[in-house]
Amino acid sequence: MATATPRQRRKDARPQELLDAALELFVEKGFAATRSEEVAARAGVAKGTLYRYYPSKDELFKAMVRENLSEHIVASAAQAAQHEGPIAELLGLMMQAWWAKIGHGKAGVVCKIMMVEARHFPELARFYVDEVITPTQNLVGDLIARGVRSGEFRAVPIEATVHLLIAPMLHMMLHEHSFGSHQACHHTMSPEELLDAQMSLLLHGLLATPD
Amino acid sequence: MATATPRQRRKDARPQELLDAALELFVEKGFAATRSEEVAARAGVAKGTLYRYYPSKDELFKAMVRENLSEHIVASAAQAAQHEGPIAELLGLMMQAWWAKIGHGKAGVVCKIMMVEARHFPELARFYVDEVITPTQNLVGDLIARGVRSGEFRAVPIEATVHLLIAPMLHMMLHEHSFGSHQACHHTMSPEELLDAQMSLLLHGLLATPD
Amino acid sequence: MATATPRQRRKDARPQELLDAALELFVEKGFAATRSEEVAARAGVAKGTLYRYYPSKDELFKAMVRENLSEHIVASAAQAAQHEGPIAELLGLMMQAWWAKIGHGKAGVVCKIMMVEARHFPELARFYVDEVITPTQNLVGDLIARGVRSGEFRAVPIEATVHLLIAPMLHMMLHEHSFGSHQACHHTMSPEELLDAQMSLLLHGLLATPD
Amino acid sequence: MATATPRQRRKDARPQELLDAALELFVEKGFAATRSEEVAARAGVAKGTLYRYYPSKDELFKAMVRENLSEHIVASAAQAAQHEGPIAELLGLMMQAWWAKIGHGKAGVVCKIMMVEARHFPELARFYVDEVITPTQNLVGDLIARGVRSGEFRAVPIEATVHLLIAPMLHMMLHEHSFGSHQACHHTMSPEELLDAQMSLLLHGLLATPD
DNA sequence: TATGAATGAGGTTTCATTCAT
DNA sequence: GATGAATGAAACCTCATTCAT
Repeated sequence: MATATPRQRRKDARPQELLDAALELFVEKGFAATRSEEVAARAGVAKGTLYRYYPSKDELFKAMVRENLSEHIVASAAQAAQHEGPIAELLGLMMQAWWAKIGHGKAGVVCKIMMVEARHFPELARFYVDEVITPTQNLVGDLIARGVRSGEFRAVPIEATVHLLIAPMLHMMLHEHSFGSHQACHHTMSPEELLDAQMSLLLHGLLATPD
Repeated sequence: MATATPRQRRKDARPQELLDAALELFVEKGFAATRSEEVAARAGVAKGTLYRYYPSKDELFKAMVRENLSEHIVASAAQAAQHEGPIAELLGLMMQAWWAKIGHGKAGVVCKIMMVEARHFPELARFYVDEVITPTQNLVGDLIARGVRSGEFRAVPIEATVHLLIAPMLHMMLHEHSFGSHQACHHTMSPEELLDAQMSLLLHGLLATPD
Repeated sequence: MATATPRQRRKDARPQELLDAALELFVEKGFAATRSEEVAARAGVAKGTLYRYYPSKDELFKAMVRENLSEHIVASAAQAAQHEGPIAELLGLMMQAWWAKIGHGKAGVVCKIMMVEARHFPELARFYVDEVITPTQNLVGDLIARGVRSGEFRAVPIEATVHLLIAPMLHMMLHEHSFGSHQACHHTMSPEELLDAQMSLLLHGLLATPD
Repeated sequence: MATATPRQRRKDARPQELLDAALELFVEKGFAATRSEEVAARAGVAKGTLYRYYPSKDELFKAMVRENLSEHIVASAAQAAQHEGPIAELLGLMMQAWWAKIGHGKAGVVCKIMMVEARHFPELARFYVDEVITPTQNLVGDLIARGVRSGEFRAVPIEATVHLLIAPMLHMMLHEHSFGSHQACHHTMSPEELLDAQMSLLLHGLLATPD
C-alpha cells in the first residue's frame, strides 16, 4: 500500500491552507490590500509556492470564494426542509441555524467579501447571486407564501418580508466585521438573543394594541 | 470688498469638486483600485493639483468621508424631532426621510465605503461609530423607549428593535450597490414601497392571530 | 511665442532617446536579456519614465523596430532609381549605397534583431517581410530581369540571383555583429572592398575560361 | 559482460535526448524563452533529472552546441577531400553536401543559435569561431587558391570569394528559420535548385559578354 | 537515481507622490 | 497656483535551482 509521504501529505493540505490564509487576510485587509506574499507567509510557504496552486491572485480569490461558498450552497439547499409544524417555528430554527453554521463562520465572512469585491469580479458576483442569494430568497419566500396560504400569516408582501427576515442577520455580521473592534459598537446581547428577539418582534409586531 | 473672479470662484469650488469625484470613484471601484489621477481627472484638474488640496490619497479619503458624513450627522440630529403624535408614525416618517435624504444619496454610499475600509482607517471608523452609528442608535432607541413607556409599544427589547428597524434599509442600499447590476437581483418593488411594507410588517407582526 | 521650456525639450526628445537606448541594448544583449530598467538607465531616465512613453517592453521593441525600419523602407523605395547606363553599374552602386546607408548603420542592426526575434513577434515579422524584404527582392529582381531582357545579362534565374546578390551583404553584417569581437574573425578587407570584389566576381564569374 | 538493462539503456541515452530536446526548443523559442522544465518534459524526464546531467541551463546550452558542432567539425574536416578533377566541381559537390548534411539539419540550426547567443557565451563563440568558422574558411580558401594556381580560376581575391560562396547558404538557412512561416517569404525554388543556380552563376558570372 | 514540491532572486509593471516650470 | 513629467517603492509573477523523498 502506498503510504503518503510527509511531503505528499503537506502537498495535499496546501490548497486548503492557502485558501484559509487567503480568507483570513482578505477579511482583515481586503483583497487589494493583501499582498500575495502575505497569503503565502500565513500559509507557511514561500511566495512562489502559492503560484504552484493558484495561477494568480485573482484565481486565488475566486477559488477561496467558491470553496467557502460551496458549504453555503449545500447548507442552503439542505434547509429546504420538510417541516410539519407552524412555519413561524421553522423560520426561527432556520435563522438560528443560518447564524450558527454560516453567518457566524467562514461562509458568512465570504458574504462580506463578495459584497465588497462584487464590482471587481462580475462573473463571480453573478455566480454568487445565482447560487446563493436567489436560492435563499426563493426558499424563504416559499415558506412565507406557504404560511400565508395556510392562514398562519397575514397576507404580507413576500419580497419585503423576505428582506426583513434576512437583512438583520446579514447586517449584524457585516457590522461585527467592520466595526466590531470598536467598544462603543459591540452589541450587548449575544447574536442568538438578538435573533430570538427579532423573531419574536417580527411575529407579533411592535404595537401593543392590534388595530 | 473684492469681487471673486471666475478663477477665484473656480478655486473655491475645487475641494468640493475633488471630494465629489473621489466619492464617485471610491464607490465605483473601491479605494485601492481608484488612482489619484482619476480623481483629479474627474474633477477636471491635473494630478498635481489634487495634492495642493489634500496631502495624500488617505487624507483625501478621510476628508471625503467626513464631508459627506457631516450632512448625515446634521440630518440625524435634526430628526430628533419634537414630534407629538404616535411614535410609530414618527418612526415611519423618519425611515422614509432617511432613505430619501441619506440612504438614497451620497451619504448612504459613504456607509458602504466606511464598512469596506473601516479596517484600513481605524480612527475614521471610530469617528464614524461615535458620530453616526451611536447617535443614530440612541435616537431610535430613545423613541422606542418612549413608545414603550407611553404604552404605544409592547415591552420589546430596545437594542434588538433598533437593529431590526435599521438593518433592512442599510442592507437594501448595500445590496443595490454590490449586486444591483445583476438582473436576477433587482428588487421588483420600489424602495419606498419596500419601506412601507416593512414598517407595516414591523408594527403588526407576521402572525395573523395575535396569541 | 511659446518658447519650449527645457523640460518640454527633454520630453520631446525622450521617445527617440529611449528608442536609441533600446536599439543599442537589444543588439548587445538580445531582447530577453535586456531589462527594461537598463534601457531607461541608458536613456538617462528612471524605470517608470520608460512606461510613460511605451506601455510595455514589447511595445518598446516594436516601436524601436518600426522607427528604424521606416528609414530603411524609405531608402529602399528611393533606390528604385531611374538609372540609364548598364544595370550592372546600377547594381554595384545600389549595393554600396545599401551598405553605407543601411547595412552599416542602425537599420542594418535591426535586420539582425528582426531575424532573431521574428518568432516572438509574428505580426512585426510579417510587417518586416511585407515592407522590407519583399519590396527589396522585387526591386532587385526587376533590375535583373531588365538586364536579361536588354541582353546585358545572361538568362539567369531571377530568384537565385537576387539571393546571391543580397545574402553576402546581410551575412557580413550579421557576422560582424555576432563574432566581430573575435580577432580570428575580422575580415581583413574593408566591407567596401569586399563588396567591390564580390560584385566583380559576380559579374565575371570564377572561371578563367568561359566554356 | 553485464547486459544493459532497459533502464540502463534508457539512462545512457538521456544526455543525447536532453540535448536533442534542448536543440529543438532553443531553435523554436530562443535560449531565454525556453524554460528548463520544457526541455526536461520534451526529453520525457522530470525537471530535477535534467540537473543530474547538466548543472545549469547555461551548461546545457554549451553542451548542446558542442555536441551538434562536433558533427559539423568532423564533416568539415572530412570534406578536405583529395579530389582530382576540377576544383569547380568539387566546390559544387561540397556545397551540396554542406546543405544536405549540415545546413539542412541540426548543425545548421546551431549556426543560427550561435549567431544569436554569441554575445552571451563568449568562450563558446570563440570555440565556434576557432573550430568551425575559421577551419571552414581555410578549407574553402585553400581550394580557391588551388584553382587559381592551377589556372582553373581567375585571380580572384580569396577572402571575398570564400564569403561569396558561403554566405548565400547560411543566409538561406537563417531566413527559413526566421521568416519561413510567412507565405510571402518562401523561396519558390527548392534549396537544391537554388544551390545549383548559384554555383552556375558564380562560375560563369552574370554578364552575357565577357569583356 | 529520479522526482517534483518548494524556494526566492529577479524581472515587469503600476502608481502615489514630488517638483521644475 | 497649476501643471504633468519624472521618480522609485512596492506589488505581481516567473522560473532556475535545490533537496527531501
